[in-house]
Amino acid sequence: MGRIPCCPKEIVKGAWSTQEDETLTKYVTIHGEGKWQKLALKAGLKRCGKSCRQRWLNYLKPGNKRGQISLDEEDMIIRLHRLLGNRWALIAKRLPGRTDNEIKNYWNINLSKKLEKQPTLSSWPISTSLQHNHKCCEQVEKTKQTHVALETPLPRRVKDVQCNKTRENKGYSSPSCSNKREGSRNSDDEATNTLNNYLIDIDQNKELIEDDSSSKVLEIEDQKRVGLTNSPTSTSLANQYHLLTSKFDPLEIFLDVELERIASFMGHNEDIYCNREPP
DNA sequence: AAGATGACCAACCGCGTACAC
DNA sequence: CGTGTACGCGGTTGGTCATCT
Repeated sequence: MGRIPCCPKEIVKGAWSTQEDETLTKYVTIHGEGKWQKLALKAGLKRCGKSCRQRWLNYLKPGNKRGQISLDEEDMIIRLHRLLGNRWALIAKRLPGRTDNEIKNYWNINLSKKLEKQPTLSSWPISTSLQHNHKCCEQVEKTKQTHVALETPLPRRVKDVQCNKTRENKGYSSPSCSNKREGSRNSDDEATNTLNNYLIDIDQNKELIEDDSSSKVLEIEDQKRVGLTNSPTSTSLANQYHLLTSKFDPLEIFLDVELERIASFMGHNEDIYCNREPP
């Protein structure tokens, strides 16, 4: 049994006409986002559902900024890219009104070249706490001298993790996390999973742990274990537990930690959470 | 003036994951 | 639990416009 083609037979490709834009906008405004394939059919658009979704998200959706990326935004992109690598969607979440596609294009066209010419353009300390780890010191030093691409993590995807309602545990709530696909993790025993278990889950794809540049989540865990409660990172760690909702990307957690640290470093609390709820 | 080249950006494509049945 | 479908993401392509030769 073959897969049902995702697109209508007479599919239109290429640039969208204003007529199509209007049709899509009207339809989404009335019926909402989602069910893109049905949407394309019902709206009478001879477009692939994917194409409709992309057009809406990248171009038509109200709130999209478009236009020149400001210096602040550029700086934010550089910092976030150093933290996350090519996780464009994640980066875009931190820049309200900007889409992953826009940021990706901007990076590929402008920033990658810019940074190639000026390796030290962004001298922001990626993770000062990393320097506690002597292994990482060399890496950090190298970082200051080399192209950013050399030290950014490889593009990676981390499975969404199911996190049950946090449960009280010695003063802070420890998330009981489980991969959604693994139903066995719903047992009571599993409910006592700590961040450690959760990290192991993450590492199922050999991610984060093997890569020094992505080891900040482990670092969080280490600090938690040794009780370094004074550092911004570890204090914010407790806060992170409260951030945990039913579904999240683990990288988002450590990103929140990093952003909080950055704010702390700057000595003020800018709108680093953008359109997100602060921890 | 015309072709070549480069920059920019929107859109396409394939893959991995979530989810419904 | 297995399978098929929908969705989201990131890499890549291709069209358009500007600049260069």
